[in-house]
Amino acid sequence: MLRLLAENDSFNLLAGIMSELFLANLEKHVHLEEDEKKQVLAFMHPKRLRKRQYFLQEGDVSTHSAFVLSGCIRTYFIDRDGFEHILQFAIEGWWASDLSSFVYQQPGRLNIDALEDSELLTLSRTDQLELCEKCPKMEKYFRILSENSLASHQNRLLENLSLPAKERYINFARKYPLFMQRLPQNQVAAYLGITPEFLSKIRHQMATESK
Amino acid sequence: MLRLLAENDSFNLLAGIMSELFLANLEKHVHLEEDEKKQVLAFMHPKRLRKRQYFLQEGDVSTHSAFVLSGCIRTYFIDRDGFEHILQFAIEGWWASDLSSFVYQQPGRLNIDALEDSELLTLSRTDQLELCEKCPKMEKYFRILSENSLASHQNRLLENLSLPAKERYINFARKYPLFMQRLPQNQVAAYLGITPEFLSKIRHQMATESK
DNA sequence: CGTCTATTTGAATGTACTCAAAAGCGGTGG
DNA sequence: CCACCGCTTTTGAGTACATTCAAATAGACG
Repeated sequence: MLRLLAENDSFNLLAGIMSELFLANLEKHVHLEEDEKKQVLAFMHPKRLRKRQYFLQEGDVSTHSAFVLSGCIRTYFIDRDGFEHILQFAIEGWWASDLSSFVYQQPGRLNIDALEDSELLTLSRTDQLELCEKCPKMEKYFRILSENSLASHQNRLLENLSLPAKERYINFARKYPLFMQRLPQNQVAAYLGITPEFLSKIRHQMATESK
Repeated sequence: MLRLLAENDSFNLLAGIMSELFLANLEKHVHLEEDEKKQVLAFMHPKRLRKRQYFLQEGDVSTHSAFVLSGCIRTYFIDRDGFEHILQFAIEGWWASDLSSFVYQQPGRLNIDALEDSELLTLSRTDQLELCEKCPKMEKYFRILSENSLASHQNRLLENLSLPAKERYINFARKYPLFMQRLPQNQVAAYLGITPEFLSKIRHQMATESK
């Protein structure tokens, strides 16, 4: 019990420090006054996930979005044959949610869970909207986030439509070297839209032909 | 010359009437006062496209977004083998742009052209941002647009990752019956990410097995 | 009507998947 | 510290979904 409290304390302390990361992310897009920062932070709730722990499960309403302070989480979809398809990985500095469930506040089809022990700052949809009403800069911030996310989704869709698996893999490795370092290969395969077996063969092929 | 003027006049008149469609779209998401509506409309520029005419070409900076009043336009990408991949169709009531080029104001890889004679209302990025500054409701409107668009892109990505071509076709037909009616089959194929030949075979198969 | 483009059809091919089994690797408990 | 268990990765043979290429047919438009 004592240990548990100590853990929580240190986490709250940590969250305080780490929320610098969140504020830095905000400031990349909008300039906030000190009191505005405090106001925004007041809406953010720290949350901890252990590896393999769900943040959101299929069928749930995505009440909260998550900003990752540390660790790594993934947003994915399970098709009717039981295969996982990963929409997004999120490490330090990334947001994650089941966007359509979050926006429309209806049960969604996506799962979000932790690939590593992770620390999050979460924000509920109602708080987000309130924040947007109160503070136009935050409306702007979320508009920019959506725009950026949309641009990268478009790009990914184009790659999926126009490139074979091998080149999608090469692009992924080049674009997200940090992800490559810490993700197991089968997770990368689930992101690229191929089987782990096939990714293994692609890598084998690349290794042999580069000799 | 007289005819040309007459045509332009009638278009301006038409644009005046048709912009009702645009205002209705705005009001679906935010509530505007009369003077705000006028202010917004002042930023929108009518533009006409003939069938096959470009609105945007690969390599250009997407200075303007387009809201479609009538007709049909498509946003697409040409891969290095010369194949077209369609990101989005836009008919009456839809927006279209090369979003990443528009947002970052850098040369883009997408083309936009008209599949039918079309009437548009266009909005420049600078005007959009000015509008957002002046009028928080418009910031909200564009945030909502981005959110919606993002949600549907996510959905499409999931379908592409998890479903075979036949089912993607069935879903498309169910989701966008209006598009099915007016689009040539090869355009639908370019949207679904398959060859026109294969789409033809899918349709043949569906026709024979439903007997 | 003739031309140009879109659609259909068929045979051969290729990319990626399935299934099965082996090898590698990491964590956990004895 | 080593042995074992579960999970990830590799490897191989057979298969399936989708493409390529070619040619015939159908439709649209001037």
